[in-house]
Amino acid sequence: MAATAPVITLHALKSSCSSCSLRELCLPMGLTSEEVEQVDHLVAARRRVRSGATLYRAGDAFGSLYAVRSGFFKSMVLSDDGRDQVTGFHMAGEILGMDGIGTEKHACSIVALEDSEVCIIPFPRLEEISAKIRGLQRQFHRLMSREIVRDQGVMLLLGSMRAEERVAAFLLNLSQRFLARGYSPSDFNLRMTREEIGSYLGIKLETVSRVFSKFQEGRLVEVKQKHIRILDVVGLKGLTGKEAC
Amino acid sequence: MAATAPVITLHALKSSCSSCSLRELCLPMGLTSEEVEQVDHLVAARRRVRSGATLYRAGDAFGSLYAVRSGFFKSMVLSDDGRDQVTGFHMAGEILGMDGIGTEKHACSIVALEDSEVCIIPFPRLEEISAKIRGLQRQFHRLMSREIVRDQGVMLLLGSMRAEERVAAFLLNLSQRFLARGYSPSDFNLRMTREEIGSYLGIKLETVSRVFSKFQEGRLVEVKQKHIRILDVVGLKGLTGKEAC
DNA sequence: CGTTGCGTTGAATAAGGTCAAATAGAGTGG
DNA sequence: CCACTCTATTTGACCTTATTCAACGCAACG
Repeated sequence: MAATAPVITLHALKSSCSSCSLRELCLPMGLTSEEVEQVDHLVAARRRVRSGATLYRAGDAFGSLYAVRSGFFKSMVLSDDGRDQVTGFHMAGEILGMDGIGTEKHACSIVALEDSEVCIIPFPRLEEISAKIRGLQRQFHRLMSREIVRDQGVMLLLGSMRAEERVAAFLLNLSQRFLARGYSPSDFNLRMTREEIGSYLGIKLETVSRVFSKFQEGRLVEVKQKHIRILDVVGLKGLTGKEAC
Repeated sequence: MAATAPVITLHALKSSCSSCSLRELCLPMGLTSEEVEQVDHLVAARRRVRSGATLYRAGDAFGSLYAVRSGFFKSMVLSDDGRDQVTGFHMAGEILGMDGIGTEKHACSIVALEDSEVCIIPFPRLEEISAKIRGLQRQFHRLMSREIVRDQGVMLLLGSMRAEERVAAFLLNLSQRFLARGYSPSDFNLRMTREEIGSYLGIKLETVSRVFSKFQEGRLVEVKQKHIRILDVVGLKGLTGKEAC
């Protein structure tokens, strides 16, 4: 296992939070430029993760958080009997690893779905510095809280929506996240397989495929393998709930 | 709405974290007695919440966390179209309100399922003090992280288990939490209705009822309305996954 | 140009949902 | 204390949805 192989020190690369286009989505969000400079020192190194490789595995010792610099990840939890469940998809600017803080061991596994890069944030140093920089402390707490809220949203989806609603909600969520990162919200490539989508949504891959086909018939989206073009946002939103209004 | 009516200052009641039997489950966990004393000052007041009353509602402004002193709560999120989903049940020692940190507004609602009492922890003061007391900072981060991990566990349940497995997992989870609080793990009263259980588990109340009946036939549990007696823990565990092993 | 993995589609089946009716308690007012 | 209400729960019959199993198509790749 070459799990920790490609680690690059940050300064050698002359790139930092201060100049990172993602800082508005990430940990330095809302900090003064002075403070951001301190956060720069926090981010010790970067790590490349090849498509299909694992950033960390459930059970691994926890030591750092990771900020996604580029690429795309899935997180998954394993049940005792071997079944697994995709619990999220993660893109640039998002923080990974918070599942490990509670027990010092990671509770889920993170796998890259395309060649990716993360910033390594040693957690003890984050705690140390966030105790000094009020804004950093706040932002870190905000991020953890949002993760909780996000998970509750997924619980709502898994607990009370039907297959079509789930898929519609999934596409709209992706769309919005691409938009927030400056990509087209209506035209994008899925990085994950039908099976991974199905696992995330609590349905089978065949059902995902059927729903895609149905949406295509209904001229809501255009699906060509992994490429998605959203044709009717309003129509999709209409499916996720507010049917009658 | 008398939402904030019964607030009692803590010192008047001469009860504090230092003397609280729940401190090993709660925020002061792992602190020195000196530090616990500082946390005592943090907890400004207590609030009683009658059965059926709301601690806070989705959309309410966020200002404090709440430590459950006694009683039983459910948390629920609402979808745009009015459906709701129970996202958790909460008992003594647990911290509520972390969903509000990210946006300054609560994302879910908390309702008492029996007469209950919470300690009010003003969040700005928690941030302030936790910046000074390293152990408190750590414990708070641990608690948030555990909440994330807990939610991932629920996602696994909702995404990949069948009705019987869900109910078995639910009963075992409750059992374990009662045990951790010194109550019988095999003999307890449900505080929630079948409908609330069903909402939490992503199944209908009739299904919950049928599964209970089936478990009873199989001599796994004894169900008398709200009273549960677990007869065969191993059998229940066998249902939640590791069928074949 | 066959192999391999991923995706689509169809038919049969099972799981759980829906609707409806019967029952059981808990609490209330007489 | 008893009859009465109200709500929660149980159970049955039927129906819908999604799963399962299987076959086939397609695209990338050696």
